[in-house]
Amino acid sequence: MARPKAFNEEAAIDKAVEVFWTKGYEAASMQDLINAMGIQRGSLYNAFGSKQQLFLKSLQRYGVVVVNKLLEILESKPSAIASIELFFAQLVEHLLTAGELRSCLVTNSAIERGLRDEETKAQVLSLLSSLEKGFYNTLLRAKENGELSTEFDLHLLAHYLTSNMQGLLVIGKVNSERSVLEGINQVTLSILTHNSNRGLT
Amino acid sequence: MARPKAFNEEAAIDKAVEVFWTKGYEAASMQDLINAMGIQRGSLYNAFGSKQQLFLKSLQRYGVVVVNKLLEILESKPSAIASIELFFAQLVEHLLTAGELRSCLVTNSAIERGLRDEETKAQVLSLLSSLEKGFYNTLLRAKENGELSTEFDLHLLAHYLTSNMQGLLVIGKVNSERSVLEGINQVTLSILTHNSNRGLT
DNA sequence: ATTATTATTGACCGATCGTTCCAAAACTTA
DNA sequence: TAAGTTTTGGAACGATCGGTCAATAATAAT
Repeated sequence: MARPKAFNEEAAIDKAVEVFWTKGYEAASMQDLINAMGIQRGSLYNAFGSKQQLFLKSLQRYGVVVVNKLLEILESKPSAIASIELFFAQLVEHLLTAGELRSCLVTNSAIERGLRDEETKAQVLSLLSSLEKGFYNTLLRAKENGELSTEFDLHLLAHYLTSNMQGLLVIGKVNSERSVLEGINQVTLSILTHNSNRGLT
Repeated sequence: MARPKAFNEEAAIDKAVEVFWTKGYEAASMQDLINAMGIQRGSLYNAFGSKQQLFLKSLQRYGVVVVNKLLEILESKPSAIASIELFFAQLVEHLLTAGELRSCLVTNSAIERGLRDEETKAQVLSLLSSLEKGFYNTLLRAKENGELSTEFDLHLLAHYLTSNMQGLLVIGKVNSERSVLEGINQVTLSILTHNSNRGLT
């Protein structure tokens, strides 16, 4: 009953995600987005309303694509602990190879928009919560597998892992030394295995 | 031999720090800075050159004032471990009470400017390094005091604490639940005391 | 074929961006 | 007091910002 869209909305959002991911919210101009998404100004506003709304959609899409892919890692191995170790190892690989996509849109959004926009803050909290739930479920699996001491407060540990993940992403934004990033992970995760090589030598 | 400056340069920079700290680099306009610093456009450019240079000076000043004050906490108590615990407790207090100054200019700069400006990146690395050195010295003191097992790699632990600090600051930007932030610290620091209440119950 | 509805296009909007410039003002030295 | 030097104030710059709009195009339903 009307003219159909000439562009794939999801593909366009994926391009917007890349722009916000690399430039951040403020530094990404509508012109940048128009160029990357390959649609015209009017179409963009017609489809998405405003920069702010496009950003929220991009953040949501980032959650569906990137965060969910990360969460899959936590279920990728029979050993729950090994899955968590792989998760953090993959973060390091990302930081060392992703170029200008280094770091994480969730982290960036928390820092740049967390205090300025309630909707963004809510979405960031939701994404952090899904990460924390992923950790929690994996820790539960570890406990059931007998890989983890029964005395841990798993919710606390899950928050701890989520926070550590964010810290690693901040450090990795300016420090590209593999040994440093892997060293941090080593200490972080030593708490799970609590053999005496925490902090190592 | 010439007209003297009508404003205190250091006081003006302190105001600029507040603006960048609150708004970030991109969202802080020169007009914002002019208003906050209480000087005119021409004077600002005459004294500081450009937004970028003013930002770098602000970041440096932040290091001198805020980061150094943080580092002092690490030497505030006879017990090195207690000093580190106080350090992280103070971070939580800051996050819960600082309002729009919540979070940390170092974190913000790493995220927003780390990939886009080499000078900022270098300054961030330098500030992170001074934090890490502070942790290292305190851990060394702990070891000498007999508060810490001798088997730890202190450099690794110092990097770990620096990363954890950054993670906490990211989480604290969107999550204001004291129990969550304190819980993260509890797990983070349990590694130092390595009694069995890591992760607690 | 006509009508209704929506998408596209690109010119255009006022506001604001960071920056420049210069006359006027204020001070020191001679 | 005159000369020399730097700061100040604020008008002005071109560029870009996010956003709007009306004409046009494309489709589906009648």
